[in-house]
Amino acid sequence: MMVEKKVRVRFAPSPTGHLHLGGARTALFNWLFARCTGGTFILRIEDTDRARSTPEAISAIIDGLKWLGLDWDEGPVYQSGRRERHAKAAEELISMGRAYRAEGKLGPQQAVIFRVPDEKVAFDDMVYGRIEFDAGLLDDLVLMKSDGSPAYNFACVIDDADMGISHVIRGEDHISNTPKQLVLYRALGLEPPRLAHVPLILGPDGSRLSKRHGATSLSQYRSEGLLPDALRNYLALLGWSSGDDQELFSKEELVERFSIEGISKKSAIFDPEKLGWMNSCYIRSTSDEELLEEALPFLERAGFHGIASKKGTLLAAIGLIKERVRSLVEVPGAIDFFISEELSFDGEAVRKHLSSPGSLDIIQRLAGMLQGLESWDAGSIESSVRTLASEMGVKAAAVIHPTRVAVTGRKIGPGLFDLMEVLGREKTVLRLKEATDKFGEV
RNA sequence: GACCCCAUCGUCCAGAGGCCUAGGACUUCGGACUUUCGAUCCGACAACAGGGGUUCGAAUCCCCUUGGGGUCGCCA
Repeated sequence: MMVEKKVRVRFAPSPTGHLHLGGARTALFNWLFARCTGGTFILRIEDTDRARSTPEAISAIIDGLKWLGLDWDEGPVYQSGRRERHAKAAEELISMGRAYRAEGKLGPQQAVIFRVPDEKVAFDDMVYGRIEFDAGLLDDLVLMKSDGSPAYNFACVIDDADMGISHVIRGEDHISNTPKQLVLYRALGLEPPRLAHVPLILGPDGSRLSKRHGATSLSQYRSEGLLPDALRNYLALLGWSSGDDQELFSKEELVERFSIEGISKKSAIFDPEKLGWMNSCYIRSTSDEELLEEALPFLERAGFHGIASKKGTLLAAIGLIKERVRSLVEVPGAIDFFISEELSFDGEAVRKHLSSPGSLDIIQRLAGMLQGLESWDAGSIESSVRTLASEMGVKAAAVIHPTRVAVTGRKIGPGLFDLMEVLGREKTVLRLKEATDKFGEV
């Protein structure tokens, strides 16, 4: 094998908005490539457009990367801090006769424009293969704008070269920028990095993913209750494949299995449905402790405060509901009856299971039995229920359904006996009695 | 319009000339299990854009057509 240059890659977003899915995936691929080659991953903030760059956007990028678990080894490097370097490089090109000054359109200064040579440029893209362009078709290129800031293609070339970037992994929308950058590398006598363009992420209608397709920012997915592991996994699979049928990859497995050869050339349509499924897989396989940790902000947002003292109940409750929620936002609604004092009843559930004198009689009797139960565990509770059913000559379901509604307020939820065990004898019996009173006299 | 890229089930991927009567996953629809929901397990529906080549043989290679996407900013 050839001795390759040490891998140095970078993620270079412009802080002009939120960190969107496409950017996150580009970051992920760069990070994976660095990690699987023992290379260096650098974060560079392309904030040359001072008017549109915001501190909020910068922290959104940083928070987003951290949340996804993508740590960087160098940076953040702020492009705005390298202005002198850019200006100097532009001067050099002028003195070489490769660039000229022109009347400014933005500010009082003169812009520096690169005289694009009439030549052919070609490169071997690691994803798309050989791509050729006729640079003669290109217009002259702005290097320095008349407000004194460097133009994107120029700053990008100078910075990548200065930072010793070995591989540029970026979105396919940059393919058409590549010839512009290549002629600059050539004019500066620099060797360009290896290039790998990754296919775009499209919305359901096949056009580039954008706001009108709904949630596109990382922070939105975070607040919608996605686990970072799930989103990372899903994003990795959008445009990359390990080659076999495996779909669930831990971060470590991803690093182990990742390769640029596995990146597809075809742009991929983002499917929230599958993301949701994947999230449910991760929720199920996360430990109760960790899941509670992740769900805490959602519980607080839903109005559950001061619940730290109920940790034991919460953990047990989480364990019971985690296989029936797809996202963290569903957690509060799924466990509220465990922790709130006041039960809210689903009208239809009551109508269906608690409106007959028979069912009220049943739960009243059950309350009595449960009160005297020697051991409070799911198994004992179940035998009580089944015993009561056979004594009364009814099906177990005739006891179970009214009981569930009396105890939880609704007709769906975790297994009744488990749920009652977690809820505790006191609350369970109380709720059975309360329901008898509440719905008994109408 | 010019330039560039892409093209397998509705969607994400597998398939790198014979293993393909095209495989997996999501979704949908059946069924099983079950106290409900869910989970799980079984099963079903569903694709090589079209046309020419090359070859004994093509989803895989080449060309054309069609379709889709991207870029054409002193935005990045």
